[in-house]
Amino acid sequence: MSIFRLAIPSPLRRLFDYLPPEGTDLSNIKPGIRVTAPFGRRDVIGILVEVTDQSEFAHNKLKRAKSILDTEPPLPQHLFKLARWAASYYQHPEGDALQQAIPTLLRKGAPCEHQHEILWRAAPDASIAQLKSNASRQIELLNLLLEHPQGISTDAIRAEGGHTSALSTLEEKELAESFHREHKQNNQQILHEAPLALNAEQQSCLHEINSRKGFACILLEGVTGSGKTEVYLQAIEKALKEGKQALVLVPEIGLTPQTVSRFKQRFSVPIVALHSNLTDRQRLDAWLQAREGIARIIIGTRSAIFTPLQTPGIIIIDEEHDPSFKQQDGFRYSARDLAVLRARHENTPIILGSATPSLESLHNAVEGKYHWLKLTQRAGNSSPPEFKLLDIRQENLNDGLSEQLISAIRSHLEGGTQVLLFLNRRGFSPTLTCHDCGWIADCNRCDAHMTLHQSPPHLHCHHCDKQSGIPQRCPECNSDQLQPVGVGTERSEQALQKLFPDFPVIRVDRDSTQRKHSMQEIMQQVNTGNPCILVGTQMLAKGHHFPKVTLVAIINADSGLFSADFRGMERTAQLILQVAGRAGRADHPGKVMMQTYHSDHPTLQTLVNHGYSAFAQEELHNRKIAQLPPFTHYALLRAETSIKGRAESFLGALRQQLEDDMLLPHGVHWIGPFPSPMEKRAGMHRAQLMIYAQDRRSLHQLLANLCWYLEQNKEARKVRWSIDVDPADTF
DNA sequence: AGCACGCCGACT
DNA sequence: GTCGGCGTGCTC
Repeated sequence: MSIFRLAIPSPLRRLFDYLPPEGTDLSNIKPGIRVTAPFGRRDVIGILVEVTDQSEFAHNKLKRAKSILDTEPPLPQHLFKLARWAASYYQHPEGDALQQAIPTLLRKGAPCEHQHEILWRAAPDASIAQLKSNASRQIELLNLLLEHPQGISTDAIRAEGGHTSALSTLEEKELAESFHREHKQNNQQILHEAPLALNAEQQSCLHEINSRKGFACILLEGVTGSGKTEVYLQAIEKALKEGKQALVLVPEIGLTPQTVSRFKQRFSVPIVALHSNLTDRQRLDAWLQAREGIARIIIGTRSAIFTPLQTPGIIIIDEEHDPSFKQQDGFRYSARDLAVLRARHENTPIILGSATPSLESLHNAVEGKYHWLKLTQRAGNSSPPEFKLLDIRQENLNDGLSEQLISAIRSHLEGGTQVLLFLNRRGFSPTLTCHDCGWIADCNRCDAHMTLHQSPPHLHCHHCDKQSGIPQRCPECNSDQLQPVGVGTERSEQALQKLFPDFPVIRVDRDSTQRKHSMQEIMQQVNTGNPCILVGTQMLAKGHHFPKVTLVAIINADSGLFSADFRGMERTAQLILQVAGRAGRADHPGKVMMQTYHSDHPTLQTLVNHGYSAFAQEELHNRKIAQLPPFTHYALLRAETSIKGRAESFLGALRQQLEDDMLLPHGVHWIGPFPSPMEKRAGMHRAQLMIYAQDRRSLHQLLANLCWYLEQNKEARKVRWSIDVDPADTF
C-alpha cells in the first residue's frame, strides 16, 4: 500500500500521512509536488515529502488526499532539500518552511505556469498633449503607460494606483494598445556597456574569483568606494558568458534602486528584481523566468534565496553583515548562511561582500573556511575620510549640536559642498517630560517612552506603533510645563533650518520618504550638487551615494556603545563606518565628526584610529574570552505572555524540568532565564533562555528534544514560545 | 495556525 | 430565551 507523507502548513512539527487520491498513477509521482488534502475540518495544500508503505498512524484512520496539483515539483530537488534542511536546523515546522520557499500564488494553489496575460502600453505616437487637461485619470494612466514601454499588466497598473477603468477610453482614442507578453529568449548580446577598467587590486580579486572551479566561498572585504560592485559585475559577466545565471541578494530593497539600475545599465540580458511591491502574480512570473533560465540575473532580498535557477552560475550577497538577511520571526532562517549551503549544493562560487564584514564571516575567513580577498584602495585614489571625535562632555548643546560642529557645518556649506548629519532617531524628541514633576510620556503597552512627533503632532511608540494625542497638561501634577527632551531628526531639521536659513535642509527618514518617489525627488535635489544639509536616519547610510558630501556628522556616536546585546558594539561600528563611507568621493576629501561623551572609549578609539579590521580583531578576541559567537553556537528560547512574570517563570520551570528529566547532551550550557532587554513590548511580557554549545550537533540535538517536549507540554500552550537558532539579536 | 466545541455574561 | 466572549482540544 502506498502512503503519501505530506508537509502541511501548520505549527505542528510533524508530517501527515494520507492515502493517495482516488485513481492516482503512482509511477509519475515525485516528491516536492503540491497535493490538496483534508486537514481537520478544512482543505489545505501540502507538499509531498515522500511516498512510503508504512505509517505510524492507524491505517484505517488515514484520510485520502484530494488532488494532485503538479506533475513536476515547483522547487528543484536541491532547493527542496535545502528548505527541509533549514526547517530542521532552525527548528521550524517543515510544512511552513516549505511554503515559505515558494511564491505566495503557489501556496494558494495557482498552477505553476506563467500567466498568459494581457499587457498594456502606450501607442507609438501617444503623448499627454493629446488629452484634455481636465482628464486627470487618463493623464495619470497614460503617464504610467509611458513609463513602462515594455508593457504593464492591469494588476500592476492597479498596484501603482492607476485606474484601469480608463484603459478602454485610451484604447478608443488610439492612445493605448494591448498585446501578449513575448518572452524574449536569450539574445547573444550580454554587455550593454563596456566594463570599467579595474585597478590592480580589483584585478587580482577578480582573477582569484574567476579561477575557482565550482564551489568556493569568497569573503570580499572592500572599503567603501573600493569598487566591490565592479568586481561583482565582472564576476557575473563571466557566469553569463558561460551561459549561466547569477543570483544577487541585497538587504531590504527599495533602498537599492541604484544597485538594480547599475546592473541594468551594464547588461543587456533579462534581469528580474524581486522587490516588495510586486504583485503575487508578478512575483510568480519572475520566479518562473528564473527557473526557466529566461531571466539571467535575479536580484532580491532575503526570501529570494529560494528562487530556483536553471543554470546557476554565481551567488552574490551584498552587504553580507546586514541583519536583514536573518528573518526575525516565524521561520528564522539566515539567507546568507543558507546561500553558502546552496552554493555548495549547486557547485558555484559565492561572494560575500562588505566594507564591514560580520564577525562570523571574518572568523570563517581567518579559519580558512572562506577565501579572504581585500580591496583597500578607494577608486581614483581618493583619500579615506578623516575622523574626528568631538568630546561633548562639557559642551552646551544647541538642539543636540555642539558649537564646534555647527561651525564645521558652516564652513563646509560656505565652501560650496554638502553636509550629512546622521541621527538614528525619528521624530521630534524621544521623550516628552513634565518640567515640574518629572513625569514622562510612556507607552502603556511597552517598556518605552513615547516619541514626540511634530508633523503631524502626536505621540508615537516606535516599538508597538501605538499613537496618541499630545497632552496639554501633565497627567500627574496638572502642570503645563511639558517639554520635549532629546533630539530626533525633525527637531534637528528645524534647528538647522534656523541656523542656516540660506541653505536647504533635507530630512531623510521613514516619515519623510513615505510618499512614493519622494526618495527620487530628494536624490534629484541632492544631485544638483548645490550645498545643502541632509539630516536623517539609517536610510542615509544604505545604498545611496552622495558624491558632493564632504562632511559627515554623527550626532550621537554613543548609542549602542553600551548595548545589552553582545552584538551592539559590532553593529555600532558597522553603522558608523557605513555612514562615514558616504563622505568624500573622488575629488573631495571627506571629514567625519562624531559627537560623543566617551571620546576615550577604547573601542571607539581603535575604530577611529586603526579602522574596522583592527576593531574586528579586538572584538573577536573579546568574544573568544567571553565564549560568545562565533566561538560558540547559540540559540534563544523566547517566550511571551500577556501576564507579567509568567514567561520567565515558565522558562524557569522548564529549565528545572529539563535538568531533572532529560539527558543533557555533553557540553550544552544554559544562561537564564531572564527578562528580555525590553521586557514588555506591545502588551506582551517577554523572557528568554540562552542555550549554547561548542558543538553544533549537540546543540541541535538538544533543541530537537526541547521542541518535541514543548509540543507535548500543556503548560507550554499557555505561552507563546519560539526557538531562534543563531539569533541576530537578543531583543 | 485554523476551526469547532463548550460553557458563562448582556442583549432583542 | 439567544449572540458571542475566548479557554481547550484536535488536525494523518
